[in-house]
Amino acid sequence: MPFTLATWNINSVRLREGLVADLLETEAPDILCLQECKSPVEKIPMERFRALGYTHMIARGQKGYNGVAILSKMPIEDVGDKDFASLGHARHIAGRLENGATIHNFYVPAGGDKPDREVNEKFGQKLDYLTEMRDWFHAERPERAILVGDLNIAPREDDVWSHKQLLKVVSHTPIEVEHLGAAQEAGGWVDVTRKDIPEGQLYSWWSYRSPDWDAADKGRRLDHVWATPDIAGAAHGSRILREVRGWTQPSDHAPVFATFDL
DNA sequence: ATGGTGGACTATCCA
Repeated sequence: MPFTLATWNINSVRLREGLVADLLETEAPDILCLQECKSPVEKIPMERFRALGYTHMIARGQKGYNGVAILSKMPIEDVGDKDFASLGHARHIAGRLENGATIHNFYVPAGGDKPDREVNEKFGQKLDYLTEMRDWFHAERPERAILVGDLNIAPREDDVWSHKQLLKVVSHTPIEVEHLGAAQEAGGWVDVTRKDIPEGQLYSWWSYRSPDWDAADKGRRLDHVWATPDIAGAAHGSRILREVRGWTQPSDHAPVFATFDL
């Protein structure tokens, strides 16, 4: 049975409860993975989503920061989380569907402003987080797995509005791209979005600080859908819903979709 | 080189 999955950094699920409901109503993905819920699990407005058919939810939360959740129309079993880099943050959760597929939902640390771990502890934590992801995928090579989330890195030149101007900007520095690539390679992960849309500029995030985000279009592709090679061939129909960035009181991220025939 | 905006939560941290 095919299912459609979406990933969206919502930047407060409580403030944007209505936008989540709008996306669920208009696009009706079978599964929606959220990041930056910024809410304890018990305060996620689950009733609204349940009424729309999303009767299953697994989540990790904390007050004010981070937080990941998976809303699903299909049963999903909570199969745990990992505290990479021992930050004590709610940045990962994994769930298993009845068809045997595992979904990893990640919110990788943003990494602060300066791309230098000597002066910016957050940048070091981001690199350490990615290194521990790599080591985990190396030790327990994932199968029949999908990895989504805000990975806070735009790896390709055509994943940013200006490769040259962003080489020293956190999210596109060579060392981050290298660390993300090592984690990807360790799991054998296929970049599903780029499998489906191999050519051209592709963004999922536009800063709040740019007043005319649409016209300026200084975006980055920070949000990703990956799959292990055994099921990557079943993926198709990837798209990024850019128009969602233009909704009233939006998140700074747009949702990314993919369909899997499993 | 700087500041620009937005969210959580009360003065500042984080993105």
